[in-house]
Amino acid sequence: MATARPSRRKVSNSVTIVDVAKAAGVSYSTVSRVFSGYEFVNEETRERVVEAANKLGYVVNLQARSLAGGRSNIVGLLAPGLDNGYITEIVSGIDQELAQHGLDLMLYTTHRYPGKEAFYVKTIANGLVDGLILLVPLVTTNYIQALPRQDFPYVLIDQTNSTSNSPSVDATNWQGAYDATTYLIKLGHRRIGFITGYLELSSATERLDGYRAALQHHRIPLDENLTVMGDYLTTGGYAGAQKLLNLAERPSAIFASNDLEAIGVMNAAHQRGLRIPGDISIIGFDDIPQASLVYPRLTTVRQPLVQIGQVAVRLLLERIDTPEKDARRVTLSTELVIRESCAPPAG
Amino acid sequence: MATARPSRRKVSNSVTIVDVAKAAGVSYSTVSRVFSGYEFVNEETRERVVEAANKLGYVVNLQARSLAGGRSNIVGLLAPGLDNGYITEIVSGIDQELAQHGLDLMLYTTHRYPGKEAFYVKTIANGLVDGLILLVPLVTTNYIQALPRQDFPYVLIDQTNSTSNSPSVDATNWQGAYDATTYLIKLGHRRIGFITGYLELSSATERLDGYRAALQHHRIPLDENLTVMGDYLTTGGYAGAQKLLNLAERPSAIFASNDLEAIGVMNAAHQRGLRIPGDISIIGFDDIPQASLVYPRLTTVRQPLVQIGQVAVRLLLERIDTPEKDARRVTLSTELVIRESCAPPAG
DNA sequence: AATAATCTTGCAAACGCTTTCAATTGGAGA
DNA sequence: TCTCCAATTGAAAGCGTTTGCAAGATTATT
Repeated sequence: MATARPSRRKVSNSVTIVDVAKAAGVSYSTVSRVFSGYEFVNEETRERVVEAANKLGYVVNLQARSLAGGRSNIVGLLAPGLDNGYITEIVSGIDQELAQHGLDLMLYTTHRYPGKEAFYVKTIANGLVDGLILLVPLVTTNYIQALPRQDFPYVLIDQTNSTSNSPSVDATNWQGAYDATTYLIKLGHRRIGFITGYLELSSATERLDGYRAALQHHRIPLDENLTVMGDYLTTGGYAGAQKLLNLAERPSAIFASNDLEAIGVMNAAHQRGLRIPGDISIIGFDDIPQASLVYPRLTTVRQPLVQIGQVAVRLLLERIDTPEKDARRVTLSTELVIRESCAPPAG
Repeated sequence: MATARPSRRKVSNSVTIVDVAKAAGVSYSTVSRVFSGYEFVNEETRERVVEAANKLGYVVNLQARSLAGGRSNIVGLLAPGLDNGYITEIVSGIDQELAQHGLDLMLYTTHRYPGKEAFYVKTIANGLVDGLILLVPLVTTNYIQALPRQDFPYVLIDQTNSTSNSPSVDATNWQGAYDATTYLIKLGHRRIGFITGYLELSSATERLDGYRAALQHHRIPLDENLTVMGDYLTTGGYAGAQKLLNLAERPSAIFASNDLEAIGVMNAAHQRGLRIPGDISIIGFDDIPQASLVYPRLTTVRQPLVQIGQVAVRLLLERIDTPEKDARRVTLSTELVIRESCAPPAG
């Protein structure tokens, strides 16, 4: 799209249905029917065609098929990047489910076309892909408005656009945060620091709300100093931890809005010579693969990431196959995974 | 491909060059020329066409373009999976470079079609993609033989197929391992454990050779017990570390063939209450993002992963644009990154 | 002023496949 | 034996572009 590159005419030595038809002594329509799985083809004819095709090494041209048939069997995925276990786990779920249905994956990282997202979405949605999965889209409406048709199939992951009724998948962020906070409280913690996620995302605000609700429910007064801004990144977690640990009366536990942040918190703690969980308890969110690889292994709120990806694909297929049905929103349950980064407070 | 899904005729309310042509009062060839960047179009005409296109919301149909023009501007990437910082870093480099050239990325994880890789490669290489990048392909020949044409453009990453002269990119594995080992020796270590990578891969054998060469060069006798099998995975590193640490005379340093393994080693060490690097030094290979997030930060041999991806794309474009030129093989330099996981031996 | 060279533009033929429509064939039912 | 229906196949019309060829328009040359 951007930089047009020279385009030579294809040196097309590839064998087409016409060649196969000739070799099998049938019309090319028949060959097409054989390979597109049409049922009313004489068994004998079919065999003859398949044999001829094998001999010639025929392989279907997907481009042509989709141009003619109106369906590419390719799904587009718009993701912010691949630099994050959270994302790659979901992508892996998407990938699995797609393979299951014989669909292919076209990957687009949204940082590629800053400012031109809309144009980009328009282009790929125009024939190239049958549907779009938007993974944690920051500027949802940008994308959605760019869709070529009102009813172009798409599904949102982990971004609830409250204004629209888009099909979407997410997890119980509020409940997860509530559970994590309650767990710390039950361990005896009273001063619990919280590092927010990137608050433009609904998941981040929901987790914050869950944290607050748990405190309130257990009649622990909310200390504003104990909530610091984060961005869902390790660096943000590190910075947030510094602030919290510099507090005169520092927290005995820190709840980071995701595991990446939690790892940043661990780094900060290690650096100060604080023992985890002896001196400070740390809990994360997501349960990315890394969470069980750090030392000590991170206690966290597990999101069923792979499953989220799978469900997204299923929802998308629903949209593609039965556009008339209402969009569904699926919210999967989170689960507290207790490992070794939390303990009762020292005092 | 696998499970054929129902295919309804496209509800094509999309606007085509014909519509634009009509609105602008020119032939559709002219519209095509305007959008395909043909230079000899009257400026005035061009403006009229662009205006009409904007008004109608025209967007090119990439499928049709590539069917007619013989080029899709899509590159296929075959990767084992996305569950590894090593891979995602390279993919990120590929992605960047692709975007630079206006190319799109189609992602295929090879575990999707066990046993049917050949058929699969045939299909996507038949019109859908202009070239293929094979990322750490285990069964290289399977893929290469499946290519529809002898000269179908492809490039190998980090797998040197010595028998063929394929275009490929890799890093100085031998030298990197030599450097790492030498570094440990210079620190005073004499008993240095080594955990191999997955030995089917050339990178793994090269690293093993580099390790041995360094020992030999410094006249340290090779103790076979100090070399254990690994698989480039964290679990393998953990298991390997157990074996090494159970040795009667255990090593004072462990060189893991990649960072994932090194993290496994760290876990094993932590679990035994060994201090890193006080009680044991650990060094890895790759410098994946995680390497600087673990505690203590991992000393490792850096591969320019992002750059490897970028170079791969450039090599691929060379193949596509000038197939007559000889295939190149590029080997990028590794670099020792000293962080905090190594120190002189205790005694 | 006449001729040649250069721009511009339109026409029509692909690209490889799907799908509608109609025709043919071979019984089954009457 | 005649009619009707289902199974099977072929012909042809696209799907939305690109591009070679040729003709008309312009401008440069002599």
